[in-house]
Amino acid sequence: MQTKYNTVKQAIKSQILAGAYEPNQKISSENELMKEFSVSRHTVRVAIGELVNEGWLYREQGSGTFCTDRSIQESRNQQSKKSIAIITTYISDYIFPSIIRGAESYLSENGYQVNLYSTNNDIENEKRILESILSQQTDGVIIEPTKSAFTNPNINYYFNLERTNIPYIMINAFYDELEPICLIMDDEKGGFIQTEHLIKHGHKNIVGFFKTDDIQGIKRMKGYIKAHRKYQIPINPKNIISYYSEEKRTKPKDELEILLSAQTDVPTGLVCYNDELALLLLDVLRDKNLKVPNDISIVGYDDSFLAEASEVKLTTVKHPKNKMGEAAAELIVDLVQKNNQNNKDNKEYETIIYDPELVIRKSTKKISDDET
Amino acid sequence: MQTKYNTVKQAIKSQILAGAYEPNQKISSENELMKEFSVSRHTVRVAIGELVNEGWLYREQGSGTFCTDRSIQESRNQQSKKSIAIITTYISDYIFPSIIRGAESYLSENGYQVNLYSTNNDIENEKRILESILSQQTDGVIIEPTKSAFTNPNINYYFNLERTNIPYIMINAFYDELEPICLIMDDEKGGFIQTEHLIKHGHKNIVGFFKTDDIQGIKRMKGYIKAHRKYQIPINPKNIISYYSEEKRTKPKDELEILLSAQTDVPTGLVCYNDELALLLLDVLRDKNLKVPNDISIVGYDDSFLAEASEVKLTTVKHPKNKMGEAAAELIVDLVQKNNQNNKDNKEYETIIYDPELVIRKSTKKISDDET
DNA sequence: TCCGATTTGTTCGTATGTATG
DNA sequence: GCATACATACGAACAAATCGG
Repeated sequence: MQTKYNTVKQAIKSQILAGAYEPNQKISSENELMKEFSVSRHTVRVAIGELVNEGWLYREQGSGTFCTDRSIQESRNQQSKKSIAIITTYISDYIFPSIIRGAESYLSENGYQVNLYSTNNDIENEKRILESILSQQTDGVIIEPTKSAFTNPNINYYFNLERTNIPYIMINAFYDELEPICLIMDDEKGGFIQTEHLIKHGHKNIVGFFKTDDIQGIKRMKGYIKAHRKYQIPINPKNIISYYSEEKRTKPKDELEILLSAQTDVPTGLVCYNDELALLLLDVLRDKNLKVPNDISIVGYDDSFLAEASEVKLTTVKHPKNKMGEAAAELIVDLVQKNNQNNKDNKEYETIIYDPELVIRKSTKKISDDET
Repeated sequence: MQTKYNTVKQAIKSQILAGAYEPNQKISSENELMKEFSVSRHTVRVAIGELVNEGWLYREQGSGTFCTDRSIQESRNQQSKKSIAIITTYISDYIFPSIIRGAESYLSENGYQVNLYSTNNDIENEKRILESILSQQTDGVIIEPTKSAFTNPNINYYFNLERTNIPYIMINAFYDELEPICLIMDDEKGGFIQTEHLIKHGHKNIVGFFKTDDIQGIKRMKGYIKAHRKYQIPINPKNIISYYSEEKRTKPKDELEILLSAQTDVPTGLVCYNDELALLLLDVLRDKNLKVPNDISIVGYDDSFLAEASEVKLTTVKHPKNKMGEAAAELIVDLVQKNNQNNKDNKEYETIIYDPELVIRKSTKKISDDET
């Protein structure tokens, strides 16, 4: 695979998939490519030759080499079954299965096949997967964006999906630059009601834990702040703890321990990015011999089955999960069909925003007045 | 048209069309063709290259160039990406994600695509899925059998997979009639060590909960019985509770409550089909105000993250999960490649049986002697 | 219409690497 | 180990088509 011509070939293919060329645009001449890659003309020709054979390029003697226009894919939808790609950030034990379950059942009932990919929270993998989707016949894509809080270097691939007429929708989060159709929660409101619930129960010293490489975490943090503002409770900066995916097993726990060890200003309430984190923090509280909810209240997020796995059933925010998976499947099927029928009806497909709801269980309690 | 390489190309093609070569017969070497047509080797290579591209010939390094057997009009494996189907019984929040995670990462690294299907524990769905796989181009199948304890009416489809040369392997369980290659745990031993652990801690009144529509449950039950036999502890038939998937949320809990309400012979140890069930039963114990492990010991199965989610960390049996997923992926890729190369080497692919190991945590304890 | 620069197409020679039998 | 066959790579030359001036 590490032959020179293959290197050149992959590099050119990558550029095409990244949308570096318009359809029918001329690519660099053989001479330029020779210099660019420091290889002989022969090598360049072999590389281009294969790409021509695979239908990515075409050559015109005396004129140049050009990018094929893949939007006029006549031969695409033949007898082969339709397939939808689902790209997730991580195949977690957590809310992911619920979403997939909803999507899979709808899609398979409607004669679609599910292709599953995981980026493992790595932008490079996302790129690889998008390349693979673009170079195959995929009819639609449901994607959970990787590191959605940051600028995404793969945006070109998304534009290329649009150009190639492959519809895609985003779930849970979205890249700001794209303004795609997406299915999300109102995460800001979610963070707000988590915090408001505690405030209304008399808590004033509330620690918030937020994963800030995803846009969800940032929005929930915003909600946390807004709730404090609304009820005119000052925020102690030490009470906002942000962490990245890689740190999720250590940083929040460590930071909580530090806060609990303080002599003054010991927190009475915890707002967690999700239930998974809440359970981790419960371990810390147990070690410190703090009783939930008597000594300290804790609010989770997602209403996953974890919320009911522990001894103290968690107060948490409801995540649509199944419903979201199914709605995503429905939406993408609609888009694919519209696409095929060339229906230019102006039926507008719009982003669905789910309203968060608090599920009150046993992990939160009105604060007793004799608290500091 | 009268380029030299075209002349050579047409000449060779004519010979093929005239039936000068048997299928898979070797044609003249490049060197011979050079002399025959008085052209350079490069020219010969260009001519042959086009014929290979058009599917008339295929080359084998070190061996020669051969005539394609066009009778086996396999339109299957063209440039299209290879795909592996993973069929699961249910997209659960439980150990399934770990298995998929292992499999997906290996497969995608090796350029395979994952098609995900779920039978939802329904034989009819399994049939539908197998039909879909057979009618498409799928290169291999990893399947977790549905209702493996019962006779499967879809066996013909599995035989058909074999006939169509689509390799498949089974994980977690298998249909007895098929004797397929599979990746399983030694579930009988698993049930044995669960029970033995309790027996060695002095427990004599041990309740076993087993899901008996899967072969795993039946084997674990067998292990439970064997352990009793070995240590010559009589089994109270009331202490074996079997249930089906549909009943998992109610029957075991109800039965446990009945057993705990009894005046005599109150159980001191619980052997659970899996961690998920163990957590459900913990709720019952909590309601009854029984402390784990002081009043009662409980053993889970699978060593899932649930084992560490609760307040009492579960003693449980280790399930390979990730490793199993990855091994399954490796195995199926091997089989697919063997298949493609028509390698009839007698490298035997064999069933892998994982040895269960007990992970001892806090949910089990030596029984105090003053127990009835 | 022709010229010349550019670009792809065809052909040859040569060398080295790697797999097969 | 050896000869044979295909695979990759470089260099050079000329042909044929295109395009702007």
